[in-house]
Amino acid sequence: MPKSGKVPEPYQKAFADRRRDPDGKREAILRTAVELFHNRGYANTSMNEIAEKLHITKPALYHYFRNKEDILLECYRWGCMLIREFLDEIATQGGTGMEKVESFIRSYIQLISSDFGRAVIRLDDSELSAAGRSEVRSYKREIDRRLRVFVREGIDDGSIAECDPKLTAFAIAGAINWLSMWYRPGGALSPEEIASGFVQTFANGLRKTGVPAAVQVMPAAGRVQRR
Amino acid sequence: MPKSGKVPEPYQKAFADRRRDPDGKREAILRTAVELFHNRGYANTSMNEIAEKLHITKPALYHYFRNKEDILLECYRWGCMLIREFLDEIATQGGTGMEKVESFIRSYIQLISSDFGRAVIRLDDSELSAAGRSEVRSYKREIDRRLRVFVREGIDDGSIAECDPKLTAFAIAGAINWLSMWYRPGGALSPEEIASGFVQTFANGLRKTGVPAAVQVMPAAGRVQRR
DNA sequence: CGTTTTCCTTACCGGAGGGTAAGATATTAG
DNA sequence: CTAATATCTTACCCTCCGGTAAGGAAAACG
Repeated sequence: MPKSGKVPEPYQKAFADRRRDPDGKREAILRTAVELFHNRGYANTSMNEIAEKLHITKPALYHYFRNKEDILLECYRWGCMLIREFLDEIATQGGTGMEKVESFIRSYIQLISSDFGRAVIRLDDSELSAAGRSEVRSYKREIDRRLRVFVREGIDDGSIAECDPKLTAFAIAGAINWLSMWYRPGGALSPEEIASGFVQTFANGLRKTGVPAAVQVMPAAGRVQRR
Repeated sequence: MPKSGKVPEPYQKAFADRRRDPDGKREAILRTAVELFHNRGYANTSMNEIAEKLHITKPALYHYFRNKEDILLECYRWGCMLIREFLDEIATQGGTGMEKVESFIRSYIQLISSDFGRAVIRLDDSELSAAGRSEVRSYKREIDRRLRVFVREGIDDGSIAECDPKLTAFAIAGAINWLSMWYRPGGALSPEEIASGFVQTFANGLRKTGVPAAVQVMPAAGRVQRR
């Protein structure tokens, strides 16, 4: 379980001691930066602000990162690692496509609790250089591609109704991505509550079953879903 | 430099003639600004860029708007007007809650084709002053509130399955809001195609019907839902 | 035709931001 | 203990940005 409640953020004190700990200090910079990027936006966050929050001066930051974009990209890469981890897990866990999509929704929403996860989602590549942008886009494409694969698997194994995997993946990922815009840890809804609601919505749909739909979009009555 | 204009962007030429047309010129500024805000972000768009694209100089902009934030807020208000219009229309059209939600999805996605509509959605209030922020937030709350009302109506009239209207509205609005991040007019998918796909997904859900789910999705750690 | 009003330009200001140079101080290796 | 190295600071540069001052020229008004 990640940190919850009023934990004093220890990384703010990483520079209290001058003893050498490059990795710990790098991480402290990243955690501070990603938090500021969330609150004020990347463009509106200055290197000075990041430094002040760590009680150091701006040039010290350049001891650990080449420039501002480098900091942002490292936040991004960290978050991508988290995503790749749970994607691999889901892919190897077995089960139907529907079950994998459900796992995806839960894990992806869980990711929202992580600052670095949110950073990946919120990162607007228009802020980046050409090189950074192409890197970011390739990772985002990869995530999207893997979600589509889960949907396609579900269609093939009969657990998911016929649909356009591209659009379906957009709808699912979009709904969760947008969470990152307003979700803040410690809010009224826990990630688990949100996840359960979203799974319910996406799995079963809004329409009340038993009431015949005015226009049936589905081709034919399907076969049994595997379990 | 005169761009080889195949696409007629008439508002780029609004300042070619010095004859007085304050409204037309104001609109030209807004259309230019909102396009730049989309492509580069608000913070990364300078007043100079806006002016240059209109072949005028920066101070001329201050003849029509008080400051940069004023431009952004006017874009926002314009888009809000569009939203309120279709919300009113849906509210008075009658029909079940499910039908209203479906209309909302279609209209809201249609809005994405409008630059001003996208501006409303993408506007990050952290870029604004306290006054602007509170205005923006109040409008956004209003939109969210009205969507929830449609959902609740559907639950009450039996067209929508039991659910948490708050979470359901978040899922629907989120999926569409996220469209504004990647949708560009003239892309592979038309707004109508996207809308149909989303309606299908949200109305019927992913799960293949014909056989009831073995275990009805229960909120794992969820709170008891109202009603 | 002359006056007033609107519109837009050139020139400029104060400030902040990303980033660098050069040096001071502490830590560590030898 | 000494020298080397890592770490961090003070001082600074250049650019760009939002915004303003002041005035010139075109349009509208009478």
